[in-house]
Amino acid sequence: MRHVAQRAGVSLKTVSRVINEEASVAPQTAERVTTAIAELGFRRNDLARSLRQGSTSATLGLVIEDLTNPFYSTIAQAVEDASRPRGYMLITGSCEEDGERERELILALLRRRVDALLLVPTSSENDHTWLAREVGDSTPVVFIDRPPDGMDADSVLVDNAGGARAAAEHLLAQGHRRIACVADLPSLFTASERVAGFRAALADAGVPMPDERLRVGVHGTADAEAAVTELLALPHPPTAIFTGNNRLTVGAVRGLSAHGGDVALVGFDDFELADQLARPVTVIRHEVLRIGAESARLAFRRLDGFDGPPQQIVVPTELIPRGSGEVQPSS
Amino acid sequence: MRHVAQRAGVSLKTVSRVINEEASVAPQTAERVTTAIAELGFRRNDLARSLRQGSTSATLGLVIEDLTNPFYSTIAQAVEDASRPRGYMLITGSCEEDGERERELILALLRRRVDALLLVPTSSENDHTWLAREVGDSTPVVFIDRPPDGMDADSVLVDNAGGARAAAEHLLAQGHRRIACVADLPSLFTASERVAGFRAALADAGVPMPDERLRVGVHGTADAEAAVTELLALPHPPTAIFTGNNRLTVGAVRGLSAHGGDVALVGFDDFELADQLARPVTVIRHEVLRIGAESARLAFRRLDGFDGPPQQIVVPTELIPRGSGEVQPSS
DNA sequence: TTGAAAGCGCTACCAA
DNA sequence: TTGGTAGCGCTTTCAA
Repeated sequence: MRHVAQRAGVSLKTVSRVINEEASVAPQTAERVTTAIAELGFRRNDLARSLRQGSTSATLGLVIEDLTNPFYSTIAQAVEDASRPRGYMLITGSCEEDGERERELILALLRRRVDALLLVPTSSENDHTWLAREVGDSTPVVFIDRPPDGMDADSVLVDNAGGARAAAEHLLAQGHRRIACVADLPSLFTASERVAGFRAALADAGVPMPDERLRVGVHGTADAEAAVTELLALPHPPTAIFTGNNRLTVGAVRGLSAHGGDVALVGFDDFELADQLARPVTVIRHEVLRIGAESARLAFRRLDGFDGPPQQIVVPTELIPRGSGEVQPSS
Repeated sequence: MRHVAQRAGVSLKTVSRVINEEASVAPQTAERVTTAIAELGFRRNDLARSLRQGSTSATLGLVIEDLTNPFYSTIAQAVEDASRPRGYMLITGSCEEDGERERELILALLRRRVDALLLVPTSSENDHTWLAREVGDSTPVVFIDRPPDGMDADSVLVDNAGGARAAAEHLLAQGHRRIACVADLPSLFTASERVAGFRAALADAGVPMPDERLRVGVHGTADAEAAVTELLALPHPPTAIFTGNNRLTVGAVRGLSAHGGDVALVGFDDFELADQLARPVTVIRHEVLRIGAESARLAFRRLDGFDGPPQQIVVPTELIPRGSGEVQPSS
């Protein structure tokens, strides 16, 4: 910038004014500066700009589990879409369910002075009291998919219990009475909420849910496939299965297709090609893009100065019948 | 940091030394500084650090088409995985096939002084002469999935022609002679390469490929579904179809499943659940994670000082038979 | 309309 | 082992 000023024969400040399109620069002067910029291939250093301007770096930090899971990459896309029109960029980090890594990622983002932090907290370490201490109220934090624990913050959740209840009621309505539930680690908020909603619906209908049909702590597709296989081998196998998330549903699809029977299946989370499988899968759908969009909205609202109490947004769910959930009980 | 120095009763420089774990600080002094840091909740400002240190911001910039496409999000994940151990973070931007947006994203990343730029160039504007001017040889650039045009740079490509040729030869081996090809916009490097490889294989076998069976410029799943539907309505419909990428394959699956016939299908790119569809899909697979990993490797090699000529890495492909590609011609 | 000087938070360099 | 000073590239403040 100094070079530009020299070449244009003006002061640093004038160059700054031209770059930032401030008013009150004589057209002639501006012209000279613009020419010098072009000739020198000058490009503003946004790092220095951020430093001088104080807090804002026009950057959002997003911490998720894993970009290869469509659920998270869709959220990332939605947050980015909301950031672009405001001139913000997005730094993304995956912590892959490792609490320590999450912590390091967050600290790295804060050191880079991101303006806000969007966070899918790891299941392993829910307590974010330390984060509250770290950020004080200087950096807005939004919790995604799981509620804040140990601190006050905005959050965007899915209607986990409601969706799971809808799944249960749907299967009950088909006449199923031996219904199994395959869910992720109980430490995972979404998993426990969904199990709770599911069980509540069965209880309301007076339908028992013995332990042998409740498989919690199942993690990943391979594990889910194994769990389903075991369920089918029970003396009184379930006539219907509910799976608690998209990964588990994929595993169940594999397990059921290997088995060849006609066990009903309803899965939480929609996924591409669910309707094109050998047995199209009935799912509990929710708008993932909206989760990301709402998260970004909450963050920007804080950046715009809003200082009200933390808000919690709950994204609704919807049951999409595709066949696998409409199978009648066979025995 | 000044406050920390005051509280610990030492100089700025000493605090800096402690933070950066430089040697030559008396344990006692370090202790006092550490305590002060903890008490004040001090956190280093990496923006200022980067500014002072000159070029490096410990950040990589990644520009892709669209995070919701598993192909790109997998690349992003791989690049991030390679960055973490070196302490680099990743800023990702999606340009969604818009050349102008790509340009703006790249400029924004350069203004933030990313250390290297990893880029899936848009199909619409291949010429990156302007980029060569912008970066000079200060910022390494790696082109992903499509070769550099208008500048010298490292690149990581897939063996497009070879994979497409393998698909064609596989279908020919099943006895197919009326084979259709559904491909993306010809301006897309990968699309034209795959079409070329496919046609070359048919030509080598003396099998004709009339225009009516060559559908280029097909973009997205809906468009692909329509194209397949039209192909099936031809007076002499194809007995086999090759689709040029994962999106087109998904569309073709829908088109074929609505049709109900037994037309063979081979798709370029593997995708989850391809083996669980009503008709498991034979695909040309390649290691997407490796594409991202190699890209990061090339970038870091430049950052480590390597100054040799641009390198081009070609990731191999492999045909995975799953059923849809092994259907015999029906007529 | 333009410029000079100070300073954002940090590290490099040299001196003690 | 420790400290002082200068300066990264920009913007802010105030003065001309």
